[in-house]
Amino acid sequence: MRTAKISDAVVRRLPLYLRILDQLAVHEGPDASLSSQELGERAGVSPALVRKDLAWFGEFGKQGVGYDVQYLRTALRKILHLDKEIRIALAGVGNLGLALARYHRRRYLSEPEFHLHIVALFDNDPAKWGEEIDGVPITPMSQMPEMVRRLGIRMGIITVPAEAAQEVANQMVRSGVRLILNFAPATLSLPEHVHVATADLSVELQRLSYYLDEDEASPVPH
Amino acid sequence: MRTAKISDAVVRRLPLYLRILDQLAVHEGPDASLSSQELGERAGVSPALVRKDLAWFGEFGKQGVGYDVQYLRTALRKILHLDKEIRIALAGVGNLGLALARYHRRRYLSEPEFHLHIVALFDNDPAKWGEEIDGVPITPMSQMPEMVRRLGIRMGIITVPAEAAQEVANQMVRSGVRLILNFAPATLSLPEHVHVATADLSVELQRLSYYLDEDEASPVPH
DNA sequence: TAGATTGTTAATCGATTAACAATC
DNA sequence: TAGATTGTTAATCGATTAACAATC
Repeated sequence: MRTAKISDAVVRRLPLYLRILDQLAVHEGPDASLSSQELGERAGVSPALVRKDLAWFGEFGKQGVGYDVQYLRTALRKILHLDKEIRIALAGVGNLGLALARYHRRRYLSEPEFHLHIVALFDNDPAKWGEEIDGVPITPMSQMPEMVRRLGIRMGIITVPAEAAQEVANQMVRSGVRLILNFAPATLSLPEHVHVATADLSVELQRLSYYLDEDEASPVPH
Repeated sequence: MRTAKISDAVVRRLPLYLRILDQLAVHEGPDASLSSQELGERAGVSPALVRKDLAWFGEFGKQGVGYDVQYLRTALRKILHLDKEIRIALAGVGNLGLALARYHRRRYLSEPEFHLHIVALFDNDPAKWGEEIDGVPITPMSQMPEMVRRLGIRMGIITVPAEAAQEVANQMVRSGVRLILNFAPATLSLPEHVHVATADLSVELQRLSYYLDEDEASPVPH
């Protein structure tokens, strides 16, 4: 793929487009198509932006018709590398980690085309070692390098407390993981070649609460 | 507050600044100060941007010195409305919802200055009704309008399956909630005056997986 | 063919950075 | 005072939108 250097803003929208196509692929017939107008509406972006985003990767549409749902869906899955299994390690099997592990594992087992696969769970609490969550055993953090190599793990999810997050991230990177989804309320500092996505729930709630007193007086129809 | 109309990009960074100040307030003395340079480094943004972001809300710094940690922290908490209790409803008490509810409730109980408070849990499964999670009972969705009014709920968290998300969001808005954090893999369409933050875990993972095959050949020191 | 919609270029808009006078 | 760092303006950069020729 000759992708010059696609901006992060573009990449961020691709999964949204894909999700819409996934839904249409189920609900509509096999040769449904949709315009950039329709896709934009459902994704909450302008039609021009949809066309520009997709054009970075090739010519997927037909003038006067739009985009073939199945074809574009397959293309996006390939672009996002979602056409093959992606193996994931999760570190920190507390409340949140446990819930995420179960949630994902079930999706993996029930949706044949869902290829994000949590194959290893790590925790520093010896009391948890050996315990299995839906068939995946909990392992000491120290075994991460070996497990990553052996199982071909490419992605890490961090659900440890904030204080431990940086150290766990370092351990992941040392083990060869370059893609990290961080749930801990901490800003990680990592080498440039590592991509970090943040999913900090408190930050999102705090951001929302900024808008609390906005426009409180205006009439609300109901 | 005479806030002209602060851009979303700015608001998004405020909680990051606040988190750093929270940490410093604990670890440093009570009259520590820090420069836009230091704050920027820790937050991962440029010093100029830190100064510009803060300047939207007032003059918090001293030339030649920087920002007083306590003072700026208090100011940011006020700007984000985090100085008073914010009551939250959570809809969908499955794996994820349960974990989030527990996680937040414990933070609320253990940190005296953490004012985000989940006070109601909703679910459509009659088998769950009446069950209590850390003291908060699970209630039928139909009681949402009354509960929101009675308990002064201002924010909603959605952790129901994707198919139910839009309907639950509508119900929240009808009940008077204007701030929604959505964990369901669905794009919600809601009135303009409602603010929605998205925390879609699969989307984040899919976004990361775009970078999978990047630069695989380059040498990694270890 | 006529109508619709793409892919793409140019114009606009907004956000970030650079630079510096003011001042602690 | 001299050094450091703010608040702010002007310059730059990048992302989105508008517009339209190409074409299904």
